Amino acid sequence: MSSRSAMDDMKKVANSSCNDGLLLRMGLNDNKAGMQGLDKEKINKIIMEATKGSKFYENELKKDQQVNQRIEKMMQLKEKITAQQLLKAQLQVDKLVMELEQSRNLGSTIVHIDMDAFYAAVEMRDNPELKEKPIAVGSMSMLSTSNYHARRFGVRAAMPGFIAKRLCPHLTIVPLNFEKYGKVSKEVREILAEYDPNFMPMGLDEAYLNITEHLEERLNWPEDRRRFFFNTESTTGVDEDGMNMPAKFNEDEVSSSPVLFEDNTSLMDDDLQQRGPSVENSVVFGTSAEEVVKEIRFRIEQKTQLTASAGIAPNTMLAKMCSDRNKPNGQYRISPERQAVLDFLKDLPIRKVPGIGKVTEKMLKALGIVTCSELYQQRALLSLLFSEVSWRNFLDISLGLGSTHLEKDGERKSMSTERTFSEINTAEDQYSLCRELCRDLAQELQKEGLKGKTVTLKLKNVNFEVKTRASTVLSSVSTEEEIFTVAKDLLGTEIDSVAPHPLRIRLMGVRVSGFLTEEEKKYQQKSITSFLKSGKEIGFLRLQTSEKSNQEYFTKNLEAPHRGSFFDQKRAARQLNSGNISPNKSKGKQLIPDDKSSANFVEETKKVTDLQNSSVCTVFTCPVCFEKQSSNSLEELNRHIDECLSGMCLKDTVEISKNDSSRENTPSFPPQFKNEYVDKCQKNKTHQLAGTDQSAIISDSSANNSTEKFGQIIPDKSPRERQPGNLSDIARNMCMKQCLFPKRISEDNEDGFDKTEHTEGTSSSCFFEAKEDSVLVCPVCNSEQKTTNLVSFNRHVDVCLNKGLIQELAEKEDFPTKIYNVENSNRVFSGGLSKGQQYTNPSQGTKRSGVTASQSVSKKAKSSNSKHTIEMFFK
DNA sequence: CGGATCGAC
DNA sequence: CTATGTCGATCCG
Repeated sequence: MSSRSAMDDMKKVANSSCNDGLLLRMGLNDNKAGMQGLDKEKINKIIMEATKGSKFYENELKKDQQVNQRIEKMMQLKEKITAQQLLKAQLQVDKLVMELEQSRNLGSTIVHIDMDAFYAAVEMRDNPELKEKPIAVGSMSMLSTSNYHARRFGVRAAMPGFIAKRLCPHLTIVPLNFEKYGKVSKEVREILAEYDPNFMPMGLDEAYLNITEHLEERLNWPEDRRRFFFNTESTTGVDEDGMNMPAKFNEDEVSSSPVLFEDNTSLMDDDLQQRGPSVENSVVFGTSAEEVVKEIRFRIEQKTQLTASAGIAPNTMLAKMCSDRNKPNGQYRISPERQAVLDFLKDLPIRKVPGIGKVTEKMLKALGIVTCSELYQQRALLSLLFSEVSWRNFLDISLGLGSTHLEKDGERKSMSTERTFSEINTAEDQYSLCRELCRDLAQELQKEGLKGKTVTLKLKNVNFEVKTRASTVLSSVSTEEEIFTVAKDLLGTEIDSVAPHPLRIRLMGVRVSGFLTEEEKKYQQKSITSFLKSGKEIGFLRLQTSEKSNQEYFTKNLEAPHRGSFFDQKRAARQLNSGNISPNKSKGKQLIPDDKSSANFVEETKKVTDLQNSSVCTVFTCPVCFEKQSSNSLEELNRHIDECLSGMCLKDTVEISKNDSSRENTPSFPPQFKNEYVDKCQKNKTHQLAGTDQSAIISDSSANNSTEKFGQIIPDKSPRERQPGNLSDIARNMCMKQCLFPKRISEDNEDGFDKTEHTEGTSSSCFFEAKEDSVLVCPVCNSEQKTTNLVSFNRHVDVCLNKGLIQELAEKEDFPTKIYNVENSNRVFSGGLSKGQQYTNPSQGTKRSGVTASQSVSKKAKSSNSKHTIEMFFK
């Protein structure tokens, strides 16, 4: 039972204006040691007193009401269900049940290992002073876990320390020490790996193993291979520091005893006797699954002096529930027979099922469902009240179905970081905090080489109300600046929304999701490769700024006819190919490459290389003005392009503004250009559905054009982002040529590339912000892009361009696939996941929690540090 | 897609 | 004296 459910009980008490008093004091009940404890009512009363009236509690009540409303809605729905509908559903569901039953697989042996009160156990092991005391690990704000002694007082994981103190004034609260837990965890994992090299850790203190293979091999093992020795050192209780250690902590119902295992199912004294003639101080384990797991637990305890509980079952869901059965320091097995599974589930409360939490439990309870067999009985009804995914999951649960193998790490879907702190209410602090979060997140993203398209800002105000605001940009972000650019926008909107009141928050988080698919990554890789070569390998590259190794330049010329714009060509190519285009089978594949143009590209590129190598005068097509240029050197060509660009800049300024041309740094839109722009937009109108095809030339651009507003276009500044972006640069400049884009203004940015580092501060003026809710029309795909800033709009354009161009390139087989980092050309970015990373397991039953050990460690450590830094804001 | 919600540890 | 976390997934509109 968690503190949350204690809280729920309290709500009931409060809501029914219940009596207080009546506090049974029991202490001596089932507790041989005479250990003091509190009964449930008393616990609830104390929790209530501590919590009542707090903002937190108010919010809990509110959330509760929302759940109640959901339930009410569901009940109304239920009322409308006719007998006939139900019957039909019953038939359909039962058909599915038959299928599921047929596919039932009892052939695997899955083990779930769960360390008992892990953090607390480690702390007690390492500090004998704590041995007999009630302790919890965490802080005054939040506890991670407690030992079994403290649990008698109702002190549990996820309970704030200050409340725990009221429940148990003698409680010792030990601060978290993730490094230590990580070490111990590693020791345990080393053992587990021997039984299943592909075992699946779930956090620091849990793991799934598939021991099916091990069991087979083990049958042929000689006894000696199954013999393990008692570690006399650890059982006499001396650890490295020479401190006296108890072999186990034990404050539980189970009396402490010197036997190996205390639970009913594991080794007993006579059990040990039966193990036959044994070498002194050793024990031999059998070949059954139970024996294997006993062996594992034995070895864990010998090695770490910590106990673990375990479950053995034909699938992960059942194994997990089994490990809970004889906790602590026990194990349980469901034998691989259908009936055994069903017996196990029969009276099992649904809440015990992984994946069914507080809310689901309550909803099902409203339908009279508490146990798994009731869940099965109501399968028809559930199929009418819940989503497909939900009720099918319910069905799997009630049949005892789950994953029978440990799935490979899936791909991570998002990454985030968040922090709780004492109230922050000034915009300045909020922005700098936001930046800090972005920085941390960017670091983590970079570790895994991930870039995402959606940035989500999460805020929790001082009333514990949580808000999330998301914005998806069309080119992936990964650096601090990129993320912050989007996040600060979202934050600004929120600050504005409560103005003139300050935004009073106690938590802020930033998340990036919408990672590139493997497909998209490939394209990126290829594009990077083709456009970025490091060091001497410079093919057709030019140093953007001499100081920086930020080499980038146009590596692609577009084929003639040079008269048409890039977009015209694009459109033409598309039309040409439209016959072959199968309607978007999958995202990011919309564009069939134009063989002709890509062939042409390769040719041109070759010319470039030739130029480089032979210094023969060659003719190029300038990507800006589309004039043929003959030159002897790259320098000369570059100079031409520079001139071209700077010439463009002046005359190609475009801005469509509302009436507020006075907005600083936002030049007003010359009427003639405006007309041209609008014309352009209108010409391109079609009936194609916007959004269904990124690269569609066509889309409806009618809405709100008159309120459009452009600001400065600035390319993304991050080198990493820039690498694949050369095409975009070309295209952007082409856009300028087309007078579709506003001009960039800053003199620092004459060539359109931001050379300056972003500096601290929230008002970095590296780009202009469009008025909120601007709708810009992408000159590539002509679709309307709602945006609050130009950076995101630029990204969209980048993507549009990249999609078309990169895919052309991708078709060329001989494209190298290595990726070079400009900043460090030794490093190769690979899209692959490294070991120990998060993943999503799509199959039922096994859902891995988000973070690896090390991530958790660093994040939590950061979290506590940051609290201080934040508090310093207020002095 | 964006936002809220759920569940896990 | 105060004081209730952090992550990823999924569902719903």
